[in-house]
Parts: sequence; structure tokens; C-alpha cells
Amino acid sequence: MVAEDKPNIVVVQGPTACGKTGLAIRIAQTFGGEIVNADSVQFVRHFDIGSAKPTAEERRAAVHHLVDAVEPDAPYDAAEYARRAHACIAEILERKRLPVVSGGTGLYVRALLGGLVELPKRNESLRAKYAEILETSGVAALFSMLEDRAPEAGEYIDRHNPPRVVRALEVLEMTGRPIWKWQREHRFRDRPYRALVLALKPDFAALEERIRLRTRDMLEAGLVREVQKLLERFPDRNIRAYGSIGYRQALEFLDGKTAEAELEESIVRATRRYAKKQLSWLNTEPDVRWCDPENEAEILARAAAFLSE
RNA sequence: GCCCAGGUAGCUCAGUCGGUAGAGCAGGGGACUGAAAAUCCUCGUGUCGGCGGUUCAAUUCCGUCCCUGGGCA
Repeated sequence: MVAEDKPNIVVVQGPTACGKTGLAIRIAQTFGGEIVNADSVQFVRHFDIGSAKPTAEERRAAVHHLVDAVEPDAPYDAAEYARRAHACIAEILERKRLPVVSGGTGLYVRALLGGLVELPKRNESLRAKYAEILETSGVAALFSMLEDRAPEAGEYIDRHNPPRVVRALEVLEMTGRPIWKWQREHRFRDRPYRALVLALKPDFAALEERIRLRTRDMLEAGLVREVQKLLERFPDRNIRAYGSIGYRQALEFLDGKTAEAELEESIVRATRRYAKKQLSWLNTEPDVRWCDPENEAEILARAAAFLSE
């Protein structure tokens, strides 16, 4: 397949609250596109207020896909996301429209644009076993299980990082080969699309202000009530999305661990830290084009140029 | 006014049987291939409330003053 045969897509990335949704909508309207969400929390149903899902008005302004795409208690991950997104993009292309991927979850976008290693997906029964070891003996015990079978594990795997150690063990068990060998052969080298990757870089002080306002809006819109209702329906606290920003803090508040006066501030802090991490992730992503989210005209011009090349 | 407990990193606090101090959180930097709004790594000089005294040496002991809680009047 030569480069010219690959379908065009536009990707909008950037830190949380920087205006991705608005810009994606403008791009979709201008070039006849449909939006494909790339945000791991908006992906989940019923987590609405805290994930800043597009409003009804925004959804009218442009078609949105992969928002509310999985149930909170269903297993999902970056690979599942990528599968769904590829299918979704294929349908949009069928309709002769432009896919506009928009969202802040760096790994999801990377999985979409570069692919993940083709490996077996998470194995729940193995994981149940590992989870028990983790609980009773800690990560060190899990890591030494890994090291026993693959002595060079320390060079490639974060020994204190449970998710990494678990996946490495799981892959070793299922494929008989260390995960890093697979990864070294792959290196996100799939290139299914010809993508324009726009990374929005806002003025940080202005972003902090937007984060504060947005957090206040979320609380006023009933974030805490949303969490209470979610708990009635999904009482399992291990549900992934409960750990995400806003939800985690609201849960702590409901459990009496945080005073009401501190709730807003704790969400703002976590959000700001997250924004920084997103920026730092994008710094090492290849092929991103940085742009100023305030300069919509320039962004549209870049997209137009890309599409007519 | 008297009694008690405190005043140590931005915050909450530990500690030094006298040799100028350390955790958690916050903050900075970084990593990131099926948990990714997650997870992990890394970075700690601050008149140890002020002023005196004892001592080779005081944040640590003594005195005094100031401040904050709580109790008794």
C-alpha cells in the first residue's frame, strides 16, 4: 500500500479543557466530517458530567462516535478502543466523510495511529490469580515470578508498576515469549492512516483558569449526585472509571474523607496535574503539529492544506 | 489572670537521650504497547516562633516573651 492510498484523517489532541471538542466540531463542519472520540472516560456510559461529554448542542453540531460506547462494568482497554475506532472510521469513510478523531487519551490515539502489538488480550482468569498474589504478597512477588522466567525483565519492566508487571506475566504465560521482545519488533509501526495530528498547546495560566471554571460548573451541574446515582447502579468500587478525575474525588467526599470546601480544589489540582502529563506525553509523540487553540483560522487553514495535498 | 498542650518544608505532622532534621500530601521533572483521567520513577536548607542563658556545640536543656488551641476562673 503506498502512502497515497491511505485514507486521510484529522486528529485533535491536547490537554484537558483546552477546547478540543469545539475545534473538532469546527473542523467537522468545515470539511464534512464526523467526530470519533478518543477519550477513555467519555468512552464510558453514564459517566457524563465529570468527563465533560459533548453537550446535546455540540452533538447536534456534529455527529459524535464512541461516546457512551461501553458499559462501566464491561472490560475495555486501549486495544478494544482501537478496534472500535477502526470500525467507526471505516464507516465514516464509506460515507465519503472525514473522520476527525478528538480526545486526550494519548495511548488510545497511539494505539489507533501506530497499532498495538498483536498479542492475546487480557486474560481474566490469569489476572484473578495475579491479583491475589498482588494483594497477599505485593508487586515484588509478582515481579520475581517474572524475573524467574525471564531474568532480563528488570531492563524492560517497571518492577514496581503493577499493571506492567501483570501484563508482562500474562503475555509470557500465553505466548511463551517475553513481552519486550514482541514490543521491540513492533514499535507502533502500523500506519493505517494518513493523519494530520494537531496538538493544541494553550497558554498554561489561561488553561488553569478554564480548569477552575469547568470544575465549578461540573459541581454545580451535579457531579456528586451523578456519582451517588452511579453507585446505586454500579456498587462495585473497582470499576475503572471511578478512579478517574472528578469521580475519585467525589467518592472521597461521599465517604467523608474530604470536606466539601476542599472538593473543588482537589479536583482542580488533579486536573491540572493531568493536563501537564498530557502535554509531556505529546512532547515525545512523533509527527504532532503544535498549534494555538485560540487561532482557529490557522488550524482550519492547516487542515485544508493537508486535505488538498 | 491561672493551668495544660502546641509552635519544625506551601499544608499535616514525625524526630533530634545536645553534634543545625525527615515522612505524607502539595509542587517540579520523567516514563509510558490490552488499568492510560490509570500506574510507576525521581527531586526536600527549612532564621526547627522571638530574645537571652548554660555548653566546645542548642532546633533539642533552662529562663523569658509572643502566637494558636483547650480547660479553670
